[in-house]
Amino acid sequence: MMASDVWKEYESNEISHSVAHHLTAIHELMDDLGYARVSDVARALEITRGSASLTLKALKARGLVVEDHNKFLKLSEDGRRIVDSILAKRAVVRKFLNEVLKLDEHQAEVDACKVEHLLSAQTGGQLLHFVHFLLSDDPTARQFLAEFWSKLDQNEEWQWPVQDVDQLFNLESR
Amino acid sequence: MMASDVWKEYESNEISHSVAHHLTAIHELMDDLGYARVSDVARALEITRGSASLTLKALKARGLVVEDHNKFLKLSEDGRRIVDSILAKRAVVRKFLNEVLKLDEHQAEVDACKVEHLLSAQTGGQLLHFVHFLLSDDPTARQFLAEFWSKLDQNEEWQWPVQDVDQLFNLESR
DNA sequence: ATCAGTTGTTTTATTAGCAAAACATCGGTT
DNA sequence: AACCGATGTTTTGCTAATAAAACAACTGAT
Repeated sequence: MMASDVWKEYESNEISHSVAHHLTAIHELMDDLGYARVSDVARALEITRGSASLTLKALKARGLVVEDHNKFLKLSEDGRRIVDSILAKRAVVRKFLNEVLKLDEHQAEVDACKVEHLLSAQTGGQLLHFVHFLLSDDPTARQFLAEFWSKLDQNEEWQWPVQDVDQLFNLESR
Repeated sequence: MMASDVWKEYESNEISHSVAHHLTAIHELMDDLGYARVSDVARALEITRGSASLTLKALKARGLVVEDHNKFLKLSEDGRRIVDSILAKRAVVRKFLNEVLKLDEHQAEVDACKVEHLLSAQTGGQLLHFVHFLLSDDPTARQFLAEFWSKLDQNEEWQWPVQDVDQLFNLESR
């Protein structure tokens, strides 16, 4: 069975990686500086002003960014909601990778950044439930994590990529 | 603190989504048909032969795909290793989303497909450890999952995106 | 008032990834 | 031999996202 019908949904993502970071840059600049202009976004993303100008023009046209009477940028209601969902997913994924899977902070940050805009709202929500419970005070969760981490220390023998994950899981097919 | 230094690593990914699926298509075609030509890849991915031809030419140049004396394609040793790591990550993510987070199979498939080529080997490995233990016979894992799922049923009240994930987790900063 | 620096935009070019169309080749039928 | 269908490649064009460079406009200092 070919995954032909699935793999193209990647591009159909309305929020690209680039757009996600233009929007979150505006959000963070508003927090840090109190304002966000084209140049500030360009500096934050380390791209040229010209590139930022073009992308932000498109975002204004899409109604995700609004422009002040004096060229000051702001997120629209829609833009704000998108940024919220992206930052929420990023935070959850980062926390899971770093605090549960014990990946170093940089790795967690990088992988969370790559993935944040791709996860569906459902996936983000379920992952939030999961991580929240997993890191809660619940004794079962505590015990589970403790056991997992102790196993992690012993399990340095696995190599990656594993030759046959399906067999490891007793998966029936792919 | 801007994530300026991190977000650009996205493009620096040596394996793009498109390349990942060209390679895995060859792998699956070899399994299913016993061979893989340009047209077969194009059909599997539902793109034109011309597009597949160009992409595969680049992959031959990169040494990930080799061509038979009669235009039959095969994965090189490098290509094979890349496909293995991608399929392993896809399988683990899909299993986690579907069997742990209880997302429906289609959603799990789509999200796994979007993410598979972006996860680092470290992340993939740790996630494999985690899911393997989580779905094992270990009584602590069993009990943890049972409790999580029972909470899931009660917890239909959460809305997504959550307004303030950081507060939910008592995160200190971002 | 001029000059320098910052800002925003536009134009030109590049790359990845696709489609569409033209073209060439090969294999089997008739 | 002529034709047809499948195959592979190339060319042209498109979109998104970038850089680079030219340009215009505003700001502040002298």
